[in-house]
Amino acid sequence: MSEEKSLNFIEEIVEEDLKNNKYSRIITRFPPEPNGYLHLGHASSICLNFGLTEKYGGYTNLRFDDTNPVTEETEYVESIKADVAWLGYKWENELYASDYFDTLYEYAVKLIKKELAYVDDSTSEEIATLKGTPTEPGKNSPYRDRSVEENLDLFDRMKNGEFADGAKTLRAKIDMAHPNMLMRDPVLYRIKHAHHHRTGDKWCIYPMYDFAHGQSDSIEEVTHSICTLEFVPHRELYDWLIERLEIFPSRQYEFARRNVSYSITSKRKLMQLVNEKIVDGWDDPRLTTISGMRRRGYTPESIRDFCDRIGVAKRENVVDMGLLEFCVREDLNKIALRRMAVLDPIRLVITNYPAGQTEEVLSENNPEAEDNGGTRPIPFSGELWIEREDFMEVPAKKWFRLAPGAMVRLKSAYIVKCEDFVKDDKGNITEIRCTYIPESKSGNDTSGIHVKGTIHWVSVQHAAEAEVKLYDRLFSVENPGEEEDFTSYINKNSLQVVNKVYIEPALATAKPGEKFQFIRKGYFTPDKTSTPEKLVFNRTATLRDNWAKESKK
RNA sequence: UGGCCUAUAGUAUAAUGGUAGUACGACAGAUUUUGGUUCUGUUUGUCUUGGUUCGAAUCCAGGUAGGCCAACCA
Repeated sequence: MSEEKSLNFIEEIVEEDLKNNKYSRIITRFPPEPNGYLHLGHASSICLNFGLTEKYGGYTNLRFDDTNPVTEETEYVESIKADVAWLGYKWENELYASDYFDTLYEYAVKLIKKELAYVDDSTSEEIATLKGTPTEPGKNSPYRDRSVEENLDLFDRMKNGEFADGAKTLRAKIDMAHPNMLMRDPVLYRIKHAHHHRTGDKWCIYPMYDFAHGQSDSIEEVTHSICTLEFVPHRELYDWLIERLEIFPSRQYEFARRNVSYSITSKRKLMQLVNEKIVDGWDDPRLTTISGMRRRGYTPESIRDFCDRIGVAKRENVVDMGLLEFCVREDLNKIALRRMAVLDPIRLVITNYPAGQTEEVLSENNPEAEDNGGTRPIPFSGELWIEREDFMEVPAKKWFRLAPGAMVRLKSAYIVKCEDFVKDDKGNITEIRCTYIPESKSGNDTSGIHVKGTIHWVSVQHAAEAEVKLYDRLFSVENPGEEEDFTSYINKNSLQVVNKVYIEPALATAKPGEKFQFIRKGYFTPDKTSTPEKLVFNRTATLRDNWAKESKK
């Protein structure tokens, strides 16, 4: 019935493995290092890893790759858990590479006993020098041939804290002439007298990524260990270690990390923006961090849909930011409550509306919902705020909003005709004067008049006020990550604060998390700082605007 | 001057030796009490040169282009 969606290359591998009974169920893991907040790139990985086990049966662990105590913090652990949960995924186990430090130590001892690892006294510089280059083979370390007993003793003393940071390392004994640089006796353990966010001061030696990640996968019996392309060369070492250690054979598969235009997904660079206060924290709504997007008003559904649409492959890519916007609009269109708000107000006076009179009009909450989402009353009166840009003194071609003599529908209320307008000394228009057509009220319009334009409005005496933040892309270039000084390509207009916006009364009780469409203006959500006393709305996305395109012609 | 990975419309991704398709974008039109939504239509592509084959985006070889690898980071 429904068209079978084609499989990505990882799904093909999984289906093949399941078909051949290599596994009865699959296990994946999402392995963030707790040294920063999650971003859109992580979302891709999360959707892939969790999506796979949801689809094929099995489970996914959340495993923190916390092998470097100097950069990792509990704050990040908490934010990562919150973000994964918000995206809608449930991990089977919450695990930490540091849970395995004892086992990892045993593994290292086993390697030493098999004469496959040795303690090296070389300095960092010496190791680098002896490593050679991609085009020249390396040379053996003078400490490479120590006896098993000596290595065992030295490694034990490393663990006991007898040596200073950097004084010694444990290295795998592989091949210093190997064409793969990672196989030239990679460092397995290094000394760091540092406080670990979980193990405290128990350890002063910490395993390197290559001696922790694959081993953790294996301990958890992860069947498909999915990572990004830059780890391709690590796979040879990953397999070598698992084979020599004779442990569960997890397998690593690599896919291309997803890049999105006009955004940055490098924890180092994100950290810089945060630390230099170029943005308002990790959850600045202009950032494509998960928390930033949440604050901006993105839904988890829209992010998952985006990840699904961009797919999984192995080639370099830069996905158009426009697709992300499409995804969020598509979701918000279905769920956002329609409200009226005037961002750049100009007064409209209805000269034939009885002075002092007020009435209520009804407006649908969401025309996309089954029953229009129900209706709400909106107070109407003879003095309204309308959008300044909805009036043109000299109308453009194909203009069908307000202009002298032109008629337009006030959304959910009456048709009005512009009779006059008022200018101040400087020539700024300060007021638009209209007459309304009493028989044209929405719902029982007997006027027989059809107008092409409909505009939004807010009654002056009933209006509430709010602050609105309009966002644009944070960077002025498509690929900021490629620039040597990416901070000089910040879009100066990426944040525009509109201090005083008039909103209809129904918006006065809006709370963070709620989603609105300000009719004709875009999708908005209350900021986390919004209070009933001071409402603050973030614009999640604009609406598509065909008039803007038309008017540029 | 080494090893590894990759190459399909503007972007992303399918086609698994047999009609190059989908989505976003762009363009045109219809509908519309949001110039929104929805609907219809149009446009643009297999990096290159050879080879294998009845038939190649797909397999093979050479080239070209891009990326990754020389942290006691992950």
